[in-house]
Amino acid sequence: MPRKQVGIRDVAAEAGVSVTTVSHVLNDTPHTRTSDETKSRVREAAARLGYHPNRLARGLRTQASGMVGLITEEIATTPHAGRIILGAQEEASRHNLTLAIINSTLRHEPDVEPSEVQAFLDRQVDGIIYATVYHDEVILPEQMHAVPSVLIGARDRDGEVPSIMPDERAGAASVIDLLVRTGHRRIAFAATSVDVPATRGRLRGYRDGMIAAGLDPSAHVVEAVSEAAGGYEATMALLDHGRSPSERPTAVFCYNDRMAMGAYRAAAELGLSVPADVSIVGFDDQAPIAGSLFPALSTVALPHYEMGAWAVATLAAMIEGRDEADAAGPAPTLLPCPIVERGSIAGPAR
Amino acid sequence: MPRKQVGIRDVAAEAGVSVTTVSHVLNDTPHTRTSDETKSRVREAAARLGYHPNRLARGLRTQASGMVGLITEEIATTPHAGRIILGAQEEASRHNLTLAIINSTLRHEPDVEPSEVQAFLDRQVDGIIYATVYHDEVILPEQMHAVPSVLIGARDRDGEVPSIMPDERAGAASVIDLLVRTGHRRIAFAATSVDVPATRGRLRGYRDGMIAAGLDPSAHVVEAVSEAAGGYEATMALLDHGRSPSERPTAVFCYNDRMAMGAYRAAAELGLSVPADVSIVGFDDQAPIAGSLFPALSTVALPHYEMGAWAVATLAAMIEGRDEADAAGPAPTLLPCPIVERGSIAGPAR
DNA sequence: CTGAAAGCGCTTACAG
DNA sequence: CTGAAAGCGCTTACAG
Repeated sequence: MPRKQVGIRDVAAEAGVSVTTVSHVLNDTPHTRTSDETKSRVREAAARLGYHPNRLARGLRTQASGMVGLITEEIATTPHAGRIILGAQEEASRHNLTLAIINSTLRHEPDVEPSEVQAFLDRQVDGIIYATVYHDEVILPEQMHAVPSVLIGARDRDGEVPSIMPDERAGAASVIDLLVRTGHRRIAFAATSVDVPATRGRLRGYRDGMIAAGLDPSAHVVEAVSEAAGGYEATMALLDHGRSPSERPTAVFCYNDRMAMGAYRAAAELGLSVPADVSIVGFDDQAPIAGSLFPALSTVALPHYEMGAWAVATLAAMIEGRDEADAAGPAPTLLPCPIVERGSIAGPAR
Repeated sequence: MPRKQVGIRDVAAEAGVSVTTVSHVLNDTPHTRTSDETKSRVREAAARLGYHPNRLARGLRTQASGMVGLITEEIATTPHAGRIILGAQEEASRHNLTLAIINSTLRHEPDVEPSEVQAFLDRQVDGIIYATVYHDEVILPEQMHAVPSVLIGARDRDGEVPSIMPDERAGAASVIDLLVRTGHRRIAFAATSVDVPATRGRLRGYRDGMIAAGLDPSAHVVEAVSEAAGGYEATMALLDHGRSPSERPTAVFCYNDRMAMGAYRAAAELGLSVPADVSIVGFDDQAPIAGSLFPALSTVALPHYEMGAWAVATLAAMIEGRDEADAAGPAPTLLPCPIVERGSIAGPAR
C-alpha cells in the first residue's frame, strides 16, 4: 500500500500520457477519440496503481458534488425513518450519489430550519430532501430553492417543491373494501382525533369504503388516543357496549397497529377470538408489532422505502434536467399503501 | 438572492482586502495578526454578501473533507439502526462533521465489503464507522486502515480497530439482581439458541445473577425461537409444566421484548396476571412493543444512540490525533445496558 | 488522436 | 499587519 494517495498525475506518468488523456479515457468523455492502444495502457496503469479519482476534486471542478442531503425530522421518534433512509440510500447508490444525513429536531413552527439546509449547501450538495411525517404543509426557506429539492410527507405551502405522501385515504378504503368482500357489514373504526393528514386520510378512506358498500359510515366510529391503551378502550366500547351480538361490529379497523395491539387485548378479555369472532386490521405495518401479534395482524403498509427512493429518483431527474423533473408538479404525489394480509381477518361468524 | 454563489474573492473585493486576509479573519487563523478594524470590515462584508465557504474547496486544500462515513449492515431489518444513526449524526454535528451513510446488505462471510469502503474513500472521508449487530468478529479490508475507523457491534479480528458493544452480560445480570431484590427466587430464562454475542451474553448474565444470589442457574431455562411465538411456548412450558404453584417460576426473564410479548399472552391464557402472579422482563427496549404492552414492559435497553455517538467521538479523537484515540485499545469497549423499569415487575405472590 | 494550460474555491507558507 | 502566489486533484475548452 502506497502511503501517499495516487493521483491522476501518477497514472499519466505510469502510462506515459498526459493527464488529459487519462481523464478522457477513465471518464469515457464523449466526442473524444483515443486509440484503443492508449486506452488500455491507461486503464492498466490505473488498475496497477489502484487509482481512484478524488471525488472532492472532481466535484470542485464540475460544480457537482454528487451528494444529496437528507434532512429527517425526528428520526428518533419515528421508527419508520429507517426505511425512508434505506430507500433513499439505495436509490442514491443506483445514481452514483452519496447520501448525507442531518437530523432535525421537531419544531413547532411548520417551517424548515435554515441552518440545516445551509450546512448541506456549504457542502455543495446537488439536491436536498426534507422528510417529515407530521405536517400538512411546510414553508421552505429561501436557500432551499438554490438547489433541487423534494419533500417527503408534507406539502410545500408555496407549491414549488415536488412532494410525496402516502395515499392513506385509498389505503384505508381498500382495506374496508376487503372486509366488505370478506362478508363484513358492521365494520367499526377505532379512530383518533389528532389533526394530522394521517387521521383525516384514514377516516375519509374508512367513510369512502363504507359508503361505497352502502353502509353507514358513522354508526361504529369511536375516538381514542392513538396508542395501545386507546385501542383497548375503543374496542371495549365498540364490542361491549351492552349490544346484542347481532348489532355488534364483526370487524374493527384500527387507526394504527399500536391501537390494534390494544384491540387484541380487549377481544381476549371479552372472550372473543381473533379472527373467528372479530376481525381486526391495523395501519402502518409497524415492524415488530404486526408480525408478533397472535394471530399476526393484517394491516396497511406505509410506503416508506418507496418514498425515500422516489425522493432521490426525482432529485436525480431534476439534477440531470430531465423531463420527469417537472412531471411531478406542485400537487403532492400519492404513493399506494398496500394491504399486508396476515391472519387477523376472517369472514364474520354467522 | 445573487444567482451566482458568492466566493471568498467577492468578500475580499467588498471589504477591500486580499483573500488571504478574508481567510485568516473568517478562520481565526492562529499566529496571525489582523487589525480589529480590518476584521470587522471583513466580517461585515461576508455577512452582507451572505458568504458561506465552499467546504469542498476547503476540503480539497486541507486534505480533510470533514465527512465521516457510516456503513450500516442491514439497516432494513434492524429497527434499532435508526438510533445508531441518530447518535452518530448528532455527535457528528457537534464536531462539525457531516455524516454520510451507505447501507450494506448482510453477507455470510464475516468481512466488510471493500466497495462500500472504497466509495467513502473516494469521497475523502476523514473516518469510517462500520455498524453491525450480527457478528462476533469482522475482518476489515485493507483499505479501511487508510483512514481512522471504528466498529459498532463487532470486534475487529485483527484487533486494530477500536470497537464498541453493549454489555449484554452485565445488563442481564443487573435485571436478575433486581428481580432477586424484589423477592424472587425462582427466576426463569426464556432463552434462545442462535449463536450470536447477544444470546451468549444474556445467558451468562442470567447465570451470573442467579449464582450471585445463590440460586440454581439452570433449573428454569427453556430455549425457543426468539420471536413472540417462542416466548409464548417457552413461558407455557415454564409456567404450566404440571408443576405446583410452589415450584413454578415467579418471574420470567425473556431473551428479548418480542419473546416477552408472547410471554404476556401465555400468562393471560393461563389466567396469570402480570405482574401480580408472574413478573416478566424483556431485553432490547424495542420501540413500539415495550411501551404498548399492558402492563408496560420492564426491560433492559440497548445503548444504540450511545454507540453511534461513541463511534463518532472516538473517530473525531483519532482524526484530531488526540490521546483518547489510543485509549480505546484493541479490546471492545462495553457500554452499559440500563434497566428501564415500567410495570411488569412486582414482588412474588406469597 | 493527444496535450498544455486554465481554473473550480479555497488555505497557507512566505515575503514585505 | 497584509498580500501575491502556489497548489490541493481534478475537468475541459482549445490548440495542434
